[in-house]
Formats: sequence, structure tokens, C-alpha cells
Amino acid sequence: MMIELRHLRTLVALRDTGSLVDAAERLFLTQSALSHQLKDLEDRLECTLFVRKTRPPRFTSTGRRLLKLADEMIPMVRTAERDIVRLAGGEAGRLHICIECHSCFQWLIPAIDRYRSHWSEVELDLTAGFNFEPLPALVRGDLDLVITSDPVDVPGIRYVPLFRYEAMLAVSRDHEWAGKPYIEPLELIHETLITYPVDRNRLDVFTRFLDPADVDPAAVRTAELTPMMVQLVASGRGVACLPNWALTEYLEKQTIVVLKLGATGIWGTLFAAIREDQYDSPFMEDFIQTSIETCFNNLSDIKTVDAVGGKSL
Amino acid sequence: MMIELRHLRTLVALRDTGSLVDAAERLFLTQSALSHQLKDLEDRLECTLFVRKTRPPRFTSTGRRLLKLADEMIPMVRTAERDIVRLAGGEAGRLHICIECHSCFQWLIPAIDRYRSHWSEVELDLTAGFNFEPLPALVRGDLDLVITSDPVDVPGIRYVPLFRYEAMLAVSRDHEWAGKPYIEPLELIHETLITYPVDRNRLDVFTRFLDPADVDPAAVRTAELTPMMVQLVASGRGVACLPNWALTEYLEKQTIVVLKLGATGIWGTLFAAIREDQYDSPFMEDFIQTSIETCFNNLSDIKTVDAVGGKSL
DNA sequence: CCAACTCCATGAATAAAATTCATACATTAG
DNA sequence: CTAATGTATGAATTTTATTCATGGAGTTGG
Repeated sequence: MMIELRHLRTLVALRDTGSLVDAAERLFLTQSALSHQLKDLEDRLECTLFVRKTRPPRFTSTGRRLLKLADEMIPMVRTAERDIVRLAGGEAGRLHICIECHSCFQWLIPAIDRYRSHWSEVELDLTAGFNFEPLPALVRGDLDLVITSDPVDVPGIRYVPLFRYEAMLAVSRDHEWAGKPYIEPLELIHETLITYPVDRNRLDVFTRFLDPADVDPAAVRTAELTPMMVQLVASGRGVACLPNWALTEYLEKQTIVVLKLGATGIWGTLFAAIREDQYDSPFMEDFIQTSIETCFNNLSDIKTVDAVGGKSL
Repeated sequence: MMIELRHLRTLVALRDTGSLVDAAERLFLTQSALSHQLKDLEDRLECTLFVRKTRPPRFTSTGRRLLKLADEMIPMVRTAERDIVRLAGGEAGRLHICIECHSCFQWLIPAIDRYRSHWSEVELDLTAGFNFEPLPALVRGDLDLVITSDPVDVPGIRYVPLFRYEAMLAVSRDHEWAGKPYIEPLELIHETLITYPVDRNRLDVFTRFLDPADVDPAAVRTAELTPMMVQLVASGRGVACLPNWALTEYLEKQTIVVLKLGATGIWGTLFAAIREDQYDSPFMEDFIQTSIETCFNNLSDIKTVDAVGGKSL
């Protein structure tokens, strides 16, 4: 019958994304490839795996049986791979992590938890780089990994892309814009913009949306933490630009609504900045891999990045 | 990293057979294919999986880790495949089995045990066809499957090959022939040959060894059960021709030794004879597959058969 | 009801991979 | 040392997987 792991990974991606198109993107394949692949598998098993007419696709009992198999096996493979990587390289290392983006706690904490259980010998530390420049600290060796959406070319520093996300404008559900698909820069001219307390040239909403249109909002106020910003937005004290994945939980509670920035939206990429020399160390490689996996498990509507001057997945 | 099940199956075959050559045969591939495949895997994992210089090959810790993974995963896949087959076809059926070869109990009992746990709705029965002709009973429908090494072309009957084995001559360890690699037909002229109590034209030792050379042994006596035959051989009462796999346990006890029949040896194939109309039924398909697996797990020195007018594995 | 979308299927072309073939190399037993 | 057996390897080949280009089917919003 010759089921291969490839087939199982495809089925899982299909379930997780809900469409062949999105599953294909996540697997770095085309929609056509997946269609053929699943058709071949169905032909060989002599049965259908899922109903294509519905959205999301409905899996048949056979499809569900294979998904069950996949859910058992893929983590086993992952664990084995990790073990092999550990057998190859040293087990110990230091991983001092710094985040620039407050929202990142949301996925970083689970990622670190998962990582720690496999790499007990790695010395982990996590700091927030709001009051200092983390990049020089990374170069010096005070830090080992910086999470940033704002790569600056520095010799010896490598940016490994984690995922792409869309920057969204959060507004109160009572706001006059609620229901609009997107807003233009000029419309912000009478609004209060709530941001993280960092330099404005490190905020996408300025560098990629307002500044190109030469627009300034009526006022800018800052808040340290995402829940606080959402609270302010919900109570009509202003609007805030945040990554889509940081907002999904509030969207579900319907305290806020979101709009695209411009008709096509503003997309960013989150990177792990590391030193060249640690690029190949097993414990680093696995941390990044674990982070990416955790992100795709926990965050909605994020996209893969092929590889931007980094190694592919 | 993209480990695939293919790689795991190869590693298992390598461990089970002890050489790339034999593993390749079992997987219906060439030795070269396996060599390339394992090399690629090692390249991608950036480590070696086993030491080739020793025989049998010694697996590295990485290789052992992957074997562990394989031993966990392959049975899971097998179970899932079985479940899928069951989901597709009906769950019930009748399987009245008949054996012509006494030794077959050795693998058939475990095979039936394994099978029964997955197909509780199939009515199983096992009889020995020593005192009647099982083939007509199969055609009539009194039987559903006959284990035989002696396929006779009958319309409506299909022979699915299970494995190939070598017919060996068992002699006492004190016999003058002990240590010889093989014997020629003429040398049997002064020996007592112990056989199963069936017509001599259904015994390979006559049809394919003695008769072509127009030789008769000094005497022929019969015994019903393999242990009894071995007992007679061990005590010097004669020599017996039996399939190699039926003799391994006695070889280990060193009560007997074995010789090839002729310089090249006599090889036979064991078949499952079934009716054409049950050839595609899921419960039959799985019984045969389970039998083959059980044989390769339990019997030593048997070989695969590609497909003799039957479907491949 | 009709664009304009989005998603999926499909045949043909293409790329990638796995496998074989033909050998050479290595090891072991005699 | 030689024969026998097992493994490695480059090149050719075959097979498989994937992409490309396209059409059809179902949805959505004017």
C-alpha cells in the first residue's frame, strides 16, 4: 500500500488549514501537487479520504483514521529527529533570548516550555529588550537570540524567518469604521494611535503605512502590554496597530474589530536574529524549529516564509 | 529532514537480514538502491547509521534510534492499513483453512492468532488435509484456503505465493555425511528415507531430486509429525528431507545437521491456494498478508517471491 | 443574473527522486 | 593469492513527484 509520511503530513496540513491552497502553501508545494498526491493515495487505497465540496473539507472515516495515524506518528518522528540531533551535537549550550515585540510572549512561553523538556542542559533566559538595544548585545554575546520583525543588516548576525503576519488596525466595535474592510492613511489623521513604547521608526504602522503617505495621527499614546492596548481600543480611547495573530483572542470575544491597513494590507515577517557562529548548532536549530512549530500550532492566520537568507525548514 | 517510512522499512530489513544484499531482496529492490538510499539518509541526517565493515552490520546509536522509531511506527501503519481495508470491505467472512504440510503449524498458528484479533467476525477453521484431497474441496467451497507447495493448475483456483524455502536433508550429527555441504542422489541409495505419509509424487525429494536421477532409497518409512521425524533422524534411523525453516530449531539444539540436495540445492515455494472469487476480498487479502509477515518474522532463511501469477505484496 | 473570485481537478510538461546497471573496491575464507 | 561475498559509486534510466497552464464548479456581491 505504501503509505508514506508525506501523505500524512499533507492530510494534517489540509485539516489544519482547511483548504488545499493553504495546505500547499504551508508545505511549500503547489495546490496541484497536493491534489495529485491525495488522488494517488485515494486510488491506491481504493477509497476517498475527504469530501471536497464542503468547506472546510469533511474527512471520511478512512481519512480520519489516517489523520489519527498521522497525529500519533508525526510527533514520534519529530522526537526521534530531535534525539538524533542531540546525539550528534553537544547537549549543552546557552540560549539567552530577547524579545522586542511584547505580543510574542503568547507563543514564546509555550515554545520555551516545549523546548526545555527536550534540552534540559541548555541554559535558558528570556528578557524583554524594550529599554536597550538588543542587537549590539547579541553581537557582543550577551544575548544569543533576538526576536524581531525589523531585520538590520549587521555583520555576523543572521535572521532566520519564523513566519509572516499581517499588521491590522484594531478599533472598537462601536467605532464608525467597524465593518469597513480597510482604511487609508489619511483617515487616521483625526485618531489617537496607541502603540508599544518603542521608537516610531521601528513600528510598521509608521514606517510602512503613515510615513510613506506623510500622515501623522492626531495623537500617539503608548502602552506596554497588548491586553492594555486592547482595553484602551475597546473603550474608544484610540486605535492600535497589532499583528493579526495577537488579536484573534480579542476578536473572538468581540470587544474589538480589525481592519486592513490599505487595500492590500501590510505584511511583516518575524525573525529570529542569531549569531552566524550558532547558526548550525543543534540546540539552536531545534529551538527555532520548535518555535516555528509552536507558532503554527497556536497562532491563526500566519503564513510560512520560504527562507530569507536562511535555511529552509 | 524528511525521514520517510521507506527509510525505516529499509533499516528494519537490514537489521532482520543482516546484509544489504538480503535486505534488498526482501524489499524487492537492488542492493545498489539500498546503498544509495541509506547514504542519502545519512547525508541528510549528517551522521552514520551503521558500520558496514562488520557482519552483521553494527548500528550506531543514531541507527538504533531510528530502528526504535521504525519498530513503533511500522506496526501502527500496518494496523491503520488493516482498519482501512476493514472500513472498505465487509468485516465478516469464512476462512476454512487446510494444510498439506505438517510443518506449517509452526507459522500458521501464530498467523491465525494475529489475524483473529483483527477480524473477529471471520469464521476461522483449520484442518489437516492428509487423508483427503483438499483441492476439490476448495473448488467445491468446503474449504477457502489451502496451504501447499505443489500448485496444480485448476480453473477457478489461484495460487498466491507466500515464500520460497530450501528443501534440506536432515541427518544425524553422527552421520558420516555430517559436515558435507551437499549430497548427490546416488548417495541415498543405501539410506532409509523418512517422509511424511503422503503420495511420493507430492514430495520434492522424489519429484525433483531422486526421480530425475532415477534413484530409490534403500527404504522409505513415514512419520506424521516433524518432531517425530527429527527424532528418528537424530537416532540414526534414517534421513529426512524437510524445509529448511522447519529444521532451524533442531539445528540450534545440534541434534541433527543438514545438507543441501545437490550442489545448488532444491528450492520450493509455499502457496496459498484460494478461489478466484475470494482473491480480492479484504479479509482474505489481509489473511495472506498477515501470514507472509508472520512467516518472515518467525522463520529463518526463507526468501520472498515477487509474484507468480498473483499480486505482489 | 452576471462578473469576479476562489477553490479544486486534470492533462501535459518538467523537475526531481529513486532505482538500476555496470563496475570497482573491500573484506573474508580457503 | 584467489575466489567468493558484500558494499560503494558514477552514470544511465526509470519512476515518481511536482509544476504549469487551464477549465470547471461553486460563491459572492453588485
